[in-house]
Amino acid sequence: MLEKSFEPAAIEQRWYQRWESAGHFVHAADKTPAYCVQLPPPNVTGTLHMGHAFQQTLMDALIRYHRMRGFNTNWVVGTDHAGIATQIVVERQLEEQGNSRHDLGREKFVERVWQWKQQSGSTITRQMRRLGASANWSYADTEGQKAGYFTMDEKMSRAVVEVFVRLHEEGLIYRGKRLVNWDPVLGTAVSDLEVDSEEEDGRIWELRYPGKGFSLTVATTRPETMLGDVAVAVHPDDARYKAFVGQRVELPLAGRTIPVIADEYVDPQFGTGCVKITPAHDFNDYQVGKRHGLDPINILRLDAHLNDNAPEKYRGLERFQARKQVLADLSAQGFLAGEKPYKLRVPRSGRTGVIVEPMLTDQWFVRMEGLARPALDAAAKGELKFFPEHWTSTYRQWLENIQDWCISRQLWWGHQIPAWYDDEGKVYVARNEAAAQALAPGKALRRDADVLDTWFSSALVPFSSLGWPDRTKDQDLFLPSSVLVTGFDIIFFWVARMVMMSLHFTGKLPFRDVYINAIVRDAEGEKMSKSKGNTLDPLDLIDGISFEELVKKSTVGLLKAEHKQKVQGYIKAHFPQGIPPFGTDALRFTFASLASFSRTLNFDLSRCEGYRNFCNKLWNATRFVLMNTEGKDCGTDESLPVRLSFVDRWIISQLQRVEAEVAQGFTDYRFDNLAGAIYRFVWDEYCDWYVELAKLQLQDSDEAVQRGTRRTLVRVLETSLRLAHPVIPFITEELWQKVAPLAGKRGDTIMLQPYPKSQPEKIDEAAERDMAVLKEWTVATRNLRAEAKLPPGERLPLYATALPPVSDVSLSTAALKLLARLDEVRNVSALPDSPSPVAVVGEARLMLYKEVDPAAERDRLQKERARLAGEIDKARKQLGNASFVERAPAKVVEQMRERVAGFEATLAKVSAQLEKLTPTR
RNA sequence: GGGUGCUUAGCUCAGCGGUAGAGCGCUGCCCUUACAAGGCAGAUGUCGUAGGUUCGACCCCUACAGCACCCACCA
Repeated sequence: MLEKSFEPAAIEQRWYQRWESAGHFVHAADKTPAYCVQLPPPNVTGTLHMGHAFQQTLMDALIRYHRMRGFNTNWVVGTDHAGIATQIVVERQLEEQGNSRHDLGREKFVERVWQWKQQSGSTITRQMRRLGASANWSYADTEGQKAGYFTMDEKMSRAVVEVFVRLHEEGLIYRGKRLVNWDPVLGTAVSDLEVDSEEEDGRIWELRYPGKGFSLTVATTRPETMLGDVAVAVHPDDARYKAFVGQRVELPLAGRTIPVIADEYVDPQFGTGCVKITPAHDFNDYQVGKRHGLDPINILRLDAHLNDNAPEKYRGLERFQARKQVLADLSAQGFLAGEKPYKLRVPRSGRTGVIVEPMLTDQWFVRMEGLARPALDAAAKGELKFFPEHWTSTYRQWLENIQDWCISRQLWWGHQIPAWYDDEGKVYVARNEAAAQALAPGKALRRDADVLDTWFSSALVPFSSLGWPDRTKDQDLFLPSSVLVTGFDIIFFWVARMVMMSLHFTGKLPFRDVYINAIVRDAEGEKMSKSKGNTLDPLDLIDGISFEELVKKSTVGLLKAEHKQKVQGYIKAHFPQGIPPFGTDALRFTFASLASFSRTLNFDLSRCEGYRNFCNKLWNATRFVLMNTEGKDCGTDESLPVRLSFVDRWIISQLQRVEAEVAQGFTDYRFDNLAGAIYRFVWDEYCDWYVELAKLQLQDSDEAVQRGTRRTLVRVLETSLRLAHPVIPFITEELWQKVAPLAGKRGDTIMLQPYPKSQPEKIDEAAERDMAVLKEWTVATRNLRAEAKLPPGERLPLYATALPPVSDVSLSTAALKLLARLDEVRNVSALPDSPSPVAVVGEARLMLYKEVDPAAERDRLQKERARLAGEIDKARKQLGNASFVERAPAKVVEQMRERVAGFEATLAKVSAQLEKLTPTR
């Protein structure tokens, strides 16, 4: 016997372990068709957040759905070494101990990071298991930790080196001194994508550069860079300055003169029309300098302090101190012409938030243009499809304007670049040191100290995880994978790069479909952020958490007291009771239900609660079925007679429809639709109608009717469980184990049972029509009850001028008696002469015989008459419109006519009743 | 500057060229032998604004407004 209500905690733990240890998540060596999903590898030291939980729910639903449909499923998972992020974490730890990575040295430091990875690396994969993720943990599991691949493990690293060397051989990787985005705190280059520019309040200053007999005023937001100026540029057609082009002006403080040059880049309308040119510290100026053959003067050290190219006074000053000093000196010497507040876009490092400095350094780049073209073609030809489709344009736009990718990072944690230098600085790129040495016999080689951008290895995952560069059968089976589920924020970072790399190295797409999931926000649509306190931990939703605990964990690590206050306030307002335990299934069902094609998903706790209630409903429906079928004849013996009523045939028919809807939902990646379809079928049809009517049929004297009812109860439920399993795996497994035997089925697990398939031949329109009538009569009669405000115990006869027009009248009237709590149904030629409320259903008029207040009833009828008159009027107008009748499809016109006729018939009956109530004058 | 998305019930969102929907919330009645995490019944919308196309527009087109996001080098 089942517990009285659904208690998720116990069943979840048990079933996940059994599934995993039984090897149900493992792919088959050689079986088609294959279905493969690549998990966006989470940061190895990270923890699961709502975005992960959402994504993984969808992936797992897809995987489970296809597994049940007999696909050879392989959910390839792994974790990412997340170069910068992980290095920062460990550096912070060292900092707390008063150490820096430089104190340890590279080797010791990297060792330390590995330790940290081993220690915290399993957190996120453990959490994924709590979500029920049926991931292929043992696949590509080089490190034997049942966590899939690790982007820095031996096998994955081999692919990285191979790709690097090959791209280099093909001339697609090059090294050069370029201006790159530099994070002066981390001391590394970062790619364009890792820089976020936000508009901030700043100032703009005007500086006067004197020439012979004239002076030019330039505007700048970064006055300290003037020490590295090499020219002042004006627009070639600018009449104001034409005369000065070619002359020189004095560069204040620096004791140099610089030329006045003409360049189209200058917008004469903007500012003074004069631009200072600082090639070493500005991307535009760099181009201008190049065009005019001006050598950049770099005035900054890598830590953003001024270097020896600056006048002595400023050397060693930090960049913002230098700014102050330069401004003070310019002002004192009369060269500062103006200063105003100004809104500017400040480029900040995505990791440290520090202002990024354009810095002239030696870096490695990937030439992107040629790689991008095939990636664009694939999307244009529809071989690569985005869901929702509009993301294609985001993808396309970026690829069409792609810049070379700076892949070197001046970090210690990551794939060290496979390049060696001899004493003359000549570079040898090779698969390993010995191979490099072979290229440079007798020379002393030194390995490039840099590591690769984390996204470099991520870009290879779709094929490196399948064993590339070896030729493996898995690449035939699982490449391209079926669908990638990921967030829009990494379309550039990851999606596009995977497509390019995969096409280039394997000739195949990494995946056919890309589902871009919504961003999870809080219930009000606010971004979730630690400082607001509106983040939710998926595990807290599953297990529940007390108010005190929640406050404690949300404020830990917050330094500012005001933040703590704010967070506490938010939690008090939104989770005064903490969070109750909803269980994994409820959380998953919520995610699925909210997964429409909208761009954001506002996670609402009350929705989660609603879907927990749904789980409870399913649980109790099963309880009912078990109570009424266990140990009884459920019709598994096909030789015994079975009679199915229109009610049985109706629910079976509906089942076919919901199965088709769910299948469509999966095809379209409309998880909201499929979840909604399941919800409505289970709750609104099976529980609200079928189970209630089954109660009646189970009392039928005919053994064949009882048998048919039990069989239908059990079979439809058993099928529903399979239908819902991809979304709510735990509860369906638990219940299926109990229900399946009654339906003559057996199995270790529901997850390997065949997925329900809609059988159109079982759609029974006659039964559906009968049921529609029964529902209509029931609702109308219940309405009469509600109007009459009958106490629950009071049962009255229903007077009806006709019997329900269905194939089985006695069943229908019996059903009516049960569902609308009637004493009996009396078929009469005329309703009793009474002011009691009358309902009109089709041809019939229904009345519960009961004394009522005639005035109230008159009121009600008048309202109803007005409504009907309004509808008739509206429809009549349409029909009166000649061009509607002529041009609209005949079917639509006919429908409209029927509509009017129906309304009019009802109106007549309502009017007649009203007549009766109207006091005779 | 370029691009994308959104605007429908109190809230969060579906929706479709032909009778405006769901969940939650709300109101009333009910602890009816699966379920009060429940049952039954009910109320609620000039579908952002203005034009256009159409027999017919919430839906298609145009413009506008507001909100959100992405990309881009304006000193």
